[in-house]
Amino acid sequence: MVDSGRAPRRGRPPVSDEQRGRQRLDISRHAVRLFAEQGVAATSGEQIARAAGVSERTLWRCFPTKESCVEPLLTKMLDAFRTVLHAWPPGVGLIEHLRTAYQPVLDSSSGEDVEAVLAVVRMTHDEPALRAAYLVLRERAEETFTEVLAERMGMPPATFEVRVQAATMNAVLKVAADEFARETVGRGITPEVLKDHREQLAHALGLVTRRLSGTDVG
Amino acid sequence: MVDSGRAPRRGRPPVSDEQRGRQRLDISRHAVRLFAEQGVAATSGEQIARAAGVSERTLWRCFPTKESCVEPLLTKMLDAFRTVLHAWPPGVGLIEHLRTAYQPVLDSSSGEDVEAVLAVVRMTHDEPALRAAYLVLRERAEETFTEVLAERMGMPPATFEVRVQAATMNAVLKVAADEFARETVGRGITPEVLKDHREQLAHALGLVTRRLSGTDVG
DNA sequence: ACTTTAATGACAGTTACTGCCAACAAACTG
DNA sequence: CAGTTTGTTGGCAGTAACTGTCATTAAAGT
Repeated sequence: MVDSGRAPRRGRPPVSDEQRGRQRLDISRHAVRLFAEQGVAATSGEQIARAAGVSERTLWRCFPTKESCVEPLLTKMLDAFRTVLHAWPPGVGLIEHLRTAYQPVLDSSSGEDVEAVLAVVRMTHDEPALRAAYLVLRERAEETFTEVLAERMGMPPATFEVRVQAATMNAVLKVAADEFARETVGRGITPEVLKDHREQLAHALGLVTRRLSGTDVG
Repeated sequence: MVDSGRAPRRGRPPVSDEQRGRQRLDISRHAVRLFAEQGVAATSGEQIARAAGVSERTLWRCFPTKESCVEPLLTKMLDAFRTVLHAWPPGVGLIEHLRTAYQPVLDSSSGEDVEAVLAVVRMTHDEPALRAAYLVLRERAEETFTEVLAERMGMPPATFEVRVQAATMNAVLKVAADEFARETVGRGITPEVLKDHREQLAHALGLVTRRLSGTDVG
């Protein structure tokens, strides 16, 4: 309907979304490293910008607050779950699907990023500003859950029941992620704790989701 | 064990917690009013302090950020639920208890405060900083739920299952509060929407809490 | 009155961010 | 190639949210 692309495009084209994403992710990694090394409060925006090799001005153009610099990395982690959720085949229960398909570390990315993410999750318990950013982030991810669940339950996404299920799922994920971060603190990420994590998540979701088993949902 | 009160107390005594609370609540009311009138970004700390009749310095001593000024008011709302939860008698299911005992507006406080709280909840959808403060606040309230549920389920509060149930309950409460704020936007708080809210909350909690019915819990 | 302890207010200082504009980069046009 | 157009970046000044410090005042006891 709109005549998109019809205008013969003059001047420099805007950078692609992927490139933007890469830049943000790059900054995010440096920021998280600095946060972990010296604490959030002791890390200045100027420092982050220098480490990432950009000017402070562009840093603030990419992120509204310095705490939000953790977003791209954390989003990668949440994406692991989102992917699995999207791949949830009809007819099979959510819990059993998770048990077979959810491998949080492998899908998400390189091991270093995973460690960094876990470090952030641990930091959120002591740094209030970071906790706030973390919670906002998780809530944004809830939207995705809402969409998937809405389709699953055959209701519009804005439905109260759908939102309740999505919020519930999100809450369970948060506690499970927290527990996972706690248990991997000393040792690295062994296949054991990974399995425990998946099992714990599946178990917990089984506790609170009645209507999402395979038999209930058309 | 400690020789508390043994030292014959010299000098001016520190102000009581109630008085502190009153001061914070007073500031909170002014802050919320200003936020609602002109938006969060357009309201400065100096303005809040002037409206509340204190110096800016003491404002920052009471609240770490200007968004956190909404805390005392919002906490009052959450307290309404906490009270009901604490009054939850053994042997009776949580849902039926809520259906009979939960009257969010009446317990909490004066009608003006309730309207202010709802205004804040609505504002959180457009003001990111406010949303962050709101989410942090709600998560702090989760601790209380954890304690009550832990006692109920006969487990230590740090247990994974207890935390899952508490987080779930918290998530449901959030969605319900959100819906309540949305439905009361034009009209005031009629007994009708109030009843709908209670019913909706009870229904939603029934959906996601299996183990908290009267028969399941000893 | 004098001491002691706690709260407040005033003021300077830091820093997270914002607006603004000049400089530069990447496309197309002649 | 220069010239134009459009988008991105960087520098610099400014604002406002806080923080540290200290003098002043308030509320108690002796």
